[in-house]
Amino acid sequence: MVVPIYTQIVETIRKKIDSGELKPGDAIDSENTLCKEFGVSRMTVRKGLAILAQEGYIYSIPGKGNFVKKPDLTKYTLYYDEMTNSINIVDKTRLLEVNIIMPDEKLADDLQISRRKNVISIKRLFYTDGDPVAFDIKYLLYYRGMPIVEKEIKEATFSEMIAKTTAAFAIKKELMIYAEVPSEEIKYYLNIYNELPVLVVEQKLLSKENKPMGLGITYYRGDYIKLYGTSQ
Amino acid sequence: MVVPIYTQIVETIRKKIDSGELKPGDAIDSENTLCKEFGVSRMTVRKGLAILAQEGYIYSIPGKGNFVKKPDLTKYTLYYDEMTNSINIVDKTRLLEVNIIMPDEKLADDLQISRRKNVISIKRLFYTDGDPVAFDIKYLLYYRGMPIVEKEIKEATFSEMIAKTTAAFAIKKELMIYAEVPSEEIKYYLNIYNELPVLVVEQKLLSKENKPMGLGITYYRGDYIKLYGTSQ
DNA sequence: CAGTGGTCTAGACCACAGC
DNA sequence: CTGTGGTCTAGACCACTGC
Repeated sequence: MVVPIYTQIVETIRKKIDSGELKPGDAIDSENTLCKEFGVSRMTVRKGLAILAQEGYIYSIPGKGNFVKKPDLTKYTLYYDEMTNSINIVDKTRLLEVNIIMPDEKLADDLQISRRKNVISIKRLFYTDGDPVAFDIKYLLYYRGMPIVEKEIKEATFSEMIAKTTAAFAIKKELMIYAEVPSEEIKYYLNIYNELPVLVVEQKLLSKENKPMGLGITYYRGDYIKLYGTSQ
Repeated sequence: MVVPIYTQIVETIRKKIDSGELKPGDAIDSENTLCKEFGVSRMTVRKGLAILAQEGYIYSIPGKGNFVKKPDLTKYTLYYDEMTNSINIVDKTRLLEVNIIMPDEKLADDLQISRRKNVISIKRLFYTDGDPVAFDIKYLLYYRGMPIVEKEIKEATFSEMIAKTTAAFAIKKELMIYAEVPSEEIKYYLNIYNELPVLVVEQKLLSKENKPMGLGITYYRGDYIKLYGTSQ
C-alpha cells in the first residue's frame, strides 16, 4: 500500500485533463464505470474524484455526473505579513506614537463605528539593516481594559495584536494594494528626498461575522518591497 | 437528509476551535471516540474531519491523532487579470507594436532561454473611458508557425494568449507586484505629466514542469488601480 | 423509469506512535 | 501490545436528472 489506489485514479484523470484529452465541460466516466475500469469500490473512486475537485479540476452535478472544470486563471495565492517580504525582513521597529483618538469620517466608515467611539492609533517605523523601509499605522477598536503595553505593541504584527483579544481562527482579513506619492510626513520618516513612490498595503481585520476589528496601513519605500503571488 | 451528519460534526468542532475551547496544538477526540459521541460510522466522522482539514482547521498525524492547526495568518487569495480590477475595467486596447526580438540578459534569464532564441514582444495600451490607464508588455517564446494575428493578440489577456497553444490546466503562474517611478516612455503613453507612480504587475507563466512560457509586465497609473485580496 | 451523484454503514487490514 | 489514523470493501438508501 505504498501508493494508494485513489492516487492512481487521480493521476490517470489529471493526465487526461492536462493533456487536453478531456476539455472543460467534458463529462468524466460515471463513478460506477470508473469502479469497473479500476476494479475498485465506489468509495475509492469517490475519494479520487474528491481530490480532483479540491484541486479545481472537476466539479459534480448530482444526478448528472462529474465534469471538467474551466480553470480559474485569475486566482493567486499571496503570502503577506507586514514585517516579512521576499526582498527584506524587518529587523527593527520604532514606536512613534500611540494615541486614543476619535475617528474621522473615512476611518469611522472603514471600521463601521460611530465617530464618537474611541480608536487606538499606533504609528511605527520598520527598519531593515538600519534603514527605515516602511511607515505603519494601525487603528484598533478600543475596548475598556485593553492592554496597551509598549512591549506588546512594538514588535507585533497586526494579526498578533488582534489575536491577543480574539481567537485567531475567528478572523477574516482583507488586503488592498496600491501605489502612491508619499506625503511629506512619510517622506520625512522614510528618508525620501527624491521622486520615489510608496507601495501601500491596507489590511482590514474582520470577525467571522464581518464586523471590522481593525485597520492597518503600511507604506513601503517603493525600492524596498516586492509582493509575490502564485497560482494554486 | 437535509443536513448531512458530517456537517454537524464539522460545525460542532469548528465552534470549539473558533471559541478558543480548543487551541492550536490541542488534540481532537479520536475518530473512534467521535463515532461513539455522534453515534455514526467512522467514515462519516472522517468525512467531517476531512472538511475541517481542508478548511485549515486541523491536521492529522498517522498513529497519533488529529490536532488543531495554527492558522496561517499570512495567506491571502487575490484575483488578478490585467484587464479587470476592482476600480476599473479595461474597455479598449491599442496595439502599439509586435516584434520578434532577441532577449536581453534579464529577459533571457527570466524565460530561461538562450539569448539567441526568438521572443515575441507585444506592447499594448489599455484604456478605460477613453483614458490610457496601463502600458502592457508581453514576451512569449516564439514557436514556428505561431499565429501572430492582430485580432487575436489585441484583446487577449496573458492567459488567453498562452491557452491558444497549451491546455489551460497545464499552466502555473507567478505574480510580482511593486511600485515604480515611470520611465519617460510610459509617462508619455499614460499621459503622466506630474509626479505619479505606476503600480507594476509582472506575470510569469510556467508549464507544469516549471518551464517559463512567457512574461508579462503591466504598468498601471497609480491612481487607476487597487488590488484586493482576502484571507481564505 | 434507469442512471447519476450524495450520504452512510459495519466491517476489514495496514502502518505507525507510544508504552 | 493497544490505540491511532489511512485505506478499502460491498453493500444500502436517498434525491436528483433526463428520457
